[in-house]
Amino acid sequence: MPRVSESHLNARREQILAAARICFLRNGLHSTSMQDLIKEAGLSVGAVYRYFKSKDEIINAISETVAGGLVILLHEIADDESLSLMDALTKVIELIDRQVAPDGAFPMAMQVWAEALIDPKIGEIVRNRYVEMRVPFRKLTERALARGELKPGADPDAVSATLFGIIPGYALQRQLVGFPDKDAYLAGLSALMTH
Amino acid sequence: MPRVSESHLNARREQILAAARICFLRNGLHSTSMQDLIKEAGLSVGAVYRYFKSKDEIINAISETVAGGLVILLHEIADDESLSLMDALTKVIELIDRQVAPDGAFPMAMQVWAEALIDPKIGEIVRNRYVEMRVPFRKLTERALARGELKPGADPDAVSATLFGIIPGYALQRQLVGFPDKDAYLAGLSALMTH
DNA sequence: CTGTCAAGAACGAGCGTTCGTTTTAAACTG
DNA sequence: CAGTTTAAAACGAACGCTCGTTCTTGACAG
Repeated sequence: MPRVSESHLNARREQILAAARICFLRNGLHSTSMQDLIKEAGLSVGAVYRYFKSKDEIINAISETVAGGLVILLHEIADDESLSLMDALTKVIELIDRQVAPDGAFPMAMQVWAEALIDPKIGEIVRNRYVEMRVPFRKLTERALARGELKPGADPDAVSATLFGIIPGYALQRQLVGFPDKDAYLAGLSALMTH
Repeated sequence: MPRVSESHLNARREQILAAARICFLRNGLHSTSMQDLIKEAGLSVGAVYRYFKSKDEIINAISETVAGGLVILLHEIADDESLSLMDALTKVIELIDRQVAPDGAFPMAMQVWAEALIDPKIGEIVRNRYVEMRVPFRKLTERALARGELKPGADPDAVSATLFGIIPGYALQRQLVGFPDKDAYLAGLSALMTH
């Protein structure tokens, strides 16, 4: 199929990335062979190598996109001024809970994090994503401070970092051991914050 | 060296595991070849395969031991009744901070976690370790409740799970992006808990 | 025709592991 | 306490296989 439309090219690219995600979740980044991935995509070797010039490039592309949707959703929560701090955190936990599933972002994210410690390029991608993700928590913190929902004079940077920690704090436990569920975690959080 | 002492055998085993840890931290679990690991240990192929019958067995052995030291140290903190809840949490964060370094347990733990999602055997090891690690947090929670340092009537399971979340909440940020440092995180934690 | 895209056979490198051989220190012997 | 035996421990060449990638070939829309 020569001189094909641009949307076709993008679709092919996405088809390869979708297959890669499936394989990476099933077998991990490095135990997935190009042949696995190619078979999953239903394409030929040559086709895949037309769109990505190496396996590393595929891993990079996936690392770039793994947290993209999450950032947007976090902003939506942070921008809803009708929510109290605790209500917003509840929505955050509910959001994270949805990511802790084979079709959520979290299992893939864990693969990427492990890789980030090994491959500096992935490390930088992860750092950049983190910076983006902290913004909504900063917003949340500032509003809570202004409303007197937090101890007056508290350092917004420190508090938002600690609030951000709720994400890995909950998700890692939930993903790796199944416990606690979101209601228990929220109950614990509420107990800590309201004494 | 035939009919060699048991301590010699253990030393050899540990020598191999130490080399494996170095390699796994440098290149990851699956990008480390047996030959890398064997070279790092300064042994021959045959020697290594006398002590471990496969690469998987080495990865399993390392997964088993990655959190061992940490559990003991957490218990020491939890057993010190002279500490207030916040003081104990401060010591926990200081402990975790020491694990976020090439010679600490955390970078290896992250590799193991990623593997836990792929390999059910590793998954079970991680789950078992988690159960052990939650015990000191449960102790901490119960004492804090008895002392009135927490909201009366709060569910101890829920609170201890949330407190446990401090570990990944802090460590993951610190490991992957460098920020926040322990003082900032503790300041944020304190601000959340003392309003 | 022409230029783009897809196909898949082929390639060298490196993988995890096996196994026949050599080395070595403890155990046995007188 | 020396000489000999013995079997555990260590060695490393070799194996079959799979890896990521390249490249030649053919198909087809413009």
